[in-house]
Amino acid sequence: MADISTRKVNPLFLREEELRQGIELLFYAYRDFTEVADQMLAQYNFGRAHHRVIYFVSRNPGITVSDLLSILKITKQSLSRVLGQLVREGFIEQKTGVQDRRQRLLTLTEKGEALERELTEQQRALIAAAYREAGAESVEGFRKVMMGMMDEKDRKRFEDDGPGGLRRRAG
Amino acid sequence: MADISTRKVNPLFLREEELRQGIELLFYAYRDFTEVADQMLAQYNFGRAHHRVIYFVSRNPGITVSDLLSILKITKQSLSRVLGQLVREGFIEQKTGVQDRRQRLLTLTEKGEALERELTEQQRALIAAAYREAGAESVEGFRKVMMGMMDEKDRKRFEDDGPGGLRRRAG
DNA sequence: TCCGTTATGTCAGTTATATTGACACATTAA
DNA sequence: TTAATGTGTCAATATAACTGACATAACGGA
Repeated sequence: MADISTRKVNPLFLREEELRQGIELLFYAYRDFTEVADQMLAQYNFGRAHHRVIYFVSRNPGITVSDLLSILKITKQSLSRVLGQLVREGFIEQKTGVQDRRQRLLTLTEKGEALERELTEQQRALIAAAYREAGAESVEGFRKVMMGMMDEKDRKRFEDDGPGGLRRRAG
Repeated sequence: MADISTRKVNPLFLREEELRQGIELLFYAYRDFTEVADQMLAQYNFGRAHHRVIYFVSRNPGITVSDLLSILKITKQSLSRVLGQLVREGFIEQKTGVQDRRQRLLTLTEKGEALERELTEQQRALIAAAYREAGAESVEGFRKVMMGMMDEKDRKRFEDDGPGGLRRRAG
């Protein structure tokens, strides 16, 4: 009953333990979400850094190095190591920009596309199963909570799309 | 309208793009979620490894070193560096086990508890804001999707609790 | 055309977090 | 007594990130 009165005091249901549970939900879900791709990456001697580069180049074909840097929020020296490997091993292509010839526009090669599909497929399958199990309404709730957690700027990447809507812009 | 007809074709709403969006929601939300604690950790010259140790010791007072290792899934040499720092700087206490005197039971000191609260508070605040914005129904949807993504074993940590229910067991 | 800025890349050194392997010590249990 | 267990430590290595400094080519405005 102490519990009930506490709830009355806090009608926003933001009790300590519920929030803690939220932390742990995120922790475990994210851990398992990344794990499925990690196993595959290890086979190529790649890490998560490589995956992120492949993923965002896939989402934004022709992206410049500096735009990629601002998405990943790492230094160019860090990106250089990873990107260099991916280019050398034929997963990513660099083309000189047409308007601005200083730019190196990045795209996946066929080999890169194949790896990207392979990697993301694991994660898509995991999310698909979770979505299916939870139902459409829950998915909408999930979307709302996730958007509320990310910073204003990144939120805009999703807000343009209506509920369940498709992306129209680069990632 | 092309959009609407597409939906009819796939009543399970598991379209490629929706799943991809799920991947990105997770990526951005988790990135910002960890960022808030990272900033505070940096002030103590600690990293995420320290945070994890503090967190799990907090959730499992009196845990043994080997049990902690099996939660964290790292080697004892790795743990040693981090744990040693935390003990030396007075955030964690080691007590010799009573039944088995080989064991070193780990608990947070008051100083450790204070840091734990401080760290978690940032993350709780972020989740609280997201929950508040999204509403109670969305939170329930979020819970369902997250649980669907984690492996069977970890899911049980949460399933015991009813909708919006409180935790009854250690994390 | 000259010059400052931008986009990219690279060299060198450092830090944080993890690894494997080997070994030591105290305690427990067979 | 001896083997196994729980813990700790030394040493070498890997990785993914960092800062700082500098180089090159191309752009753009005065």
